[in-house]
Amino acid sequence: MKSEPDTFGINDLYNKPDRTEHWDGVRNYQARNMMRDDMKLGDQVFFYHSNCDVPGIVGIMEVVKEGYPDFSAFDPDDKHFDPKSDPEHPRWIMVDVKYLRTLSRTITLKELKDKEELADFALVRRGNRLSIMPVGKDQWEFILSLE
DNA sequence: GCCAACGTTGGC
DNA sequence: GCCAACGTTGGC
Repeated sequence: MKSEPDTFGINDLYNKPDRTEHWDGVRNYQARNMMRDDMKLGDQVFFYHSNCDVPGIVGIMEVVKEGYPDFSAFDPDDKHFDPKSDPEHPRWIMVDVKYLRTLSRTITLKELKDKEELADFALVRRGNRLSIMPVGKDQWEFILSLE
């Protein structure tokens, strides 16, 4: 899962009560579908810092609540308000994630791009702007072996 | 249903 | 700040 550290970085998650936060504001159907269908309780997730000096994977979190309506879409004052979504027919979904740990160093996008083993990893494929993307088991283990 | 215009993302 | 790569919107 990507987030801009200027907006919400891994330290912000760490400082939340219970080190837990709902991942609201995702307004992309592919990403929504992953939160709705694929992300299960206990699944581990990489925290990726985007749009910053050193983009890369900085930590690990865990899904502690499976997909449920993103209520930020219901609030006209919210930046992510969507008039087409309402509590009866919620259009957008979020999950809750909990901080597990910060990596001993940032595994940078640059080095991820250089690895033959990650040629199929969605993050390093050209033009991919999805804010949430799947990580295969082998990819997960390989990435962690770089730490 | 097509497609041009426009907005957003995010690396650089 | 630039710009490539998309996703969305809306006219037709």
